[in-house]
This record gives sequence, C-alpha cells and structure tokens, in this order.
Amino acid sequence: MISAIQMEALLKYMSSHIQLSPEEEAFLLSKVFVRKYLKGQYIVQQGDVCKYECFVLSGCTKMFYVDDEGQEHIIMFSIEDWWTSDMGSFITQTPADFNIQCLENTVLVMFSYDVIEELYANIPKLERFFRQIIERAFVASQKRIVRNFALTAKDRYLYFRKQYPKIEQRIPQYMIASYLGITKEFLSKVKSQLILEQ
Amino acid sequence: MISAIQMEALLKYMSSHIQLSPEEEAFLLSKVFVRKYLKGQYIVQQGDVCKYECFVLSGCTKMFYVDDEGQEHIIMFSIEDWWTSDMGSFITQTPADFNIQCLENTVLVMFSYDVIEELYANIPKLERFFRQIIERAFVASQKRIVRNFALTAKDRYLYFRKQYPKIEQRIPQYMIASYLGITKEFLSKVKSQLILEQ
DNA sequence: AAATAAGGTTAATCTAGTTTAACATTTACT
DNA sequence: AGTAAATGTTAAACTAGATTAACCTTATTT
Repeated sequence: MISAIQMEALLKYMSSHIQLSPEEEAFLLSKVFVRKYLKGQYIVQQGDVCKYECFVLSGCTKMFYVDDEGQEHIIMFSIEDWWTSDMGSFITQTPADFNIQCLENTVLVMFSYDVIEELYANIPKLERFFRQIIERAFVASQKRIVRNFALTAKDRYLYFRKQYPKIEQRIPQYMIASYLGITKEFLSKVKSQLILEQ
Repeated sequence: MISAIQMEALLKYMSSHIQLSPEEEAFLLSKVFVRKYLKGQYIVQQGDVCKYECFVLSGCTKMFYVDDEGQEHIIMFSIEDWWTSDMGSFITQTPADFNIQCLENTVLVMFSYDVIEELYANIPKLERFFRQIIERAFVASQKRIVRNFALTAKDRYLYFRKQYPKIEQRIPQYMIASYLGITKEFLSKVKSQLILEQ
C-alpha cells in the first residue's frame, strides 16, 4: 500500500511540523495508502464527492472551477509536500464544486474522511497539526483576495513569480494566467512589457 | 469580566456546535473577558500585533487593508455570532497587515493567544471546534476568490445581497462596493440598472 | 430650522484588461 | 525526420469598470 521510501517522505514532512511517537507513526501509516495518477487524470471531478485529502509525494496538480461559459478558473496548484482536496466537499461529504487534475504523473498519500476522523480521535497532536495547516491556508487565501483587489495584473504576476518560482517553471503560461485571473494574451503582453523595462 | 447574559449568549452559540460539560463551560468562561468598543474605534490596527480572537456578541466590524495609494479594501464584515481577528497576525504574533474597526458600538468576547492555547490543551473538543470553523472560513474564502474571477460585478453584488441580507441593511453602500472590489460609483450604476430591469 | 457632514447619484472621459483572429514556436508522437 | 497538437505571441477593436467632478439626499448637530 505504501512503500518504505514513500513512508519516509511522509514522516519526514510530518516530523518537520510535529513530533509523533513510533506507535503514532505506525498507526498513521497503517491507515493511509498511496495512489498514482497519470498526467491528465482527475483526482476529483466537479459533482463528485471528494473522498480524500491528498498529500503530494511527487508530481503536480491544479484545482479549478469551470464556470457557466465553460471557462476554467484555477484556484491553486499543489506540488511536493503540499495537500490537495476540495475541502468544501470533503468536510461536508457533498458534491464538489471544483476539479482536481494532474499536470504531471503524480503520487499521492490518500487520507479518507473516516481515517482523518480516526486519526484526530486517536492522535490529538494531528488535529492540532491540521488546524495549523488550515489556519495558514486560510490566511494565504485572504491575502490573495486582497492582492487581487489591490494589485494590477502585472504586480500579481511579479508576486507569483517571486513567491512560487518552482511552480512557474513547471506549468504552462496559460494556466498561470488563469490562476492570476487574467487571459493568456494579457499575461503574454505583461511579460513582454517586463522584458522591455529591464 | 463577563455578565450572566453575555455568558449565556456565548454558551448558546457554543452549544449549537459542540457539547461542553458544565466544568468545561466554567473553565472557558473563567479565561475570557468582554470588551466594549464604540463605533469608529479600532480593535486591531495595521502594524500592531493582533492579540485576541474576538467573538462578536453584538455590533458590527469591518476588516480591511489600506494599500500604498491609501485605498481601503474590505476583506470581511463580522456581526453577532461571528468571529473577528487578523488571523495571520494572531497565529504568528507578528504585526498585522489588516485593520479591524467597529461600524457600530460593538461588544466582544476576547480570547487571548495564551488562553486559546490553554483551552486547546485542556478541552480537545474546542480545538476540534475551532478547526471546523476555520475549515469553513477557508472554504468560503476560496469560493470568494472564484466568484471574483468568474462573476461580473453585478452578479457578485446579487450574490452578496442574497447571502448576507442582514449585513446589507446595516452597512453603507460604499463599504459594500469595497467588499465587492468595485467603486461606489459603479455599484450605484449596477443598482440603478437592476431597478430598471425588473 | 439652519448648517454641516456623511452617504449616494449621474454623466463624461478614460484605461486595464478582454476578445478575436492570425500567426509563430515548441513539444510529443509515428 | 516529419507531422500534429499544444503552447505562446502580436495587434486591432472592444468593454467592464475606474476616475473625476458636480450635484443630490439623508442624518446629525447646534
């Protein structure tokens, strides 16, 4: 279900945030499993219930919403050592508003709803850990709302490039445009202006 | 520090989400205090450390960011039975990016950083409760990002009006415009178009 | 009741970003 | 290597929403 190398990667991530006893680590590992997806495959589709919170061991995903006009709006990317799920769907176990799709071949550790609840019940430290992760994600989300209001497209792009240099390398430009809330054509224009400036 | 009526209001809210024993309730109440603010007063100012998570017993607040041009961007409003704090500042105990100001005379139950930690340590149910609150806030924040991308100003306004009819009544229109990410002039135009339509 | 301040409206002008469409470049596949 | 598909660029025409500025309406204060 989960190889020694994968276990190690997950525990290494965990231990950089909380200290688990060997028993707690073993308990955690006994409850989760690993799943591999190919580039292009969907982890969650709009309308399905999101059954897992997924920890990314390797690869890259995008979470996005498709609006009434069929336009895609990218909410977030996830790479190694980050999480992905439609949390709204997961916590209520109702149909998802968002899609999650792999932009590369991707390996995930899958935490089901019941497993998460069991882990919270048995290892209070883990509930604390997840609370803190979500707190940070919420803060980041609020700050993104403000940036979208207060900054121009150019400054949002510069911020993204500075904040997520690793992600920019791996992802087609038209998806970055979608994440920034602008068209690919306009991002292209912004980039050519930036080149002229320096 | 906290009156019987105020205690009752806080416990009523709590009990609609979690079940606390009388001892746990008493412990909680012994750790918090109530503070009253007048209309216009600041609970948190950009640059200060946010020392409390505040539960709103009565009144109304706005949280906002002031950008380099001096423009105000409203992130959220809080009314009765909701929480307010600059969570980014609170969880790291570093200077706040945002301001929180009272739009009416406001009565708050104040949870300091140390008290929150103590409550988490002594009442695991409370940590669970706060985790769930933040999960929901995060989901709402992500959905707001998507709405800001996918909807026109008019549709964002209609959504706001439908979702928060009570808040709309209490708040000047120019602040709703700021929350929606548009100018007061444009919101005025949107509203007059809506009147013509029906 | 007048005066002031705070909030809201209207309209003309302007601009950041969109749309459309044609073309260029890179990547992946046989 | 050659072709198709995916990604990126450029430029002209357009639009949602911003800006400016003048005016109107409603509360609040004296």
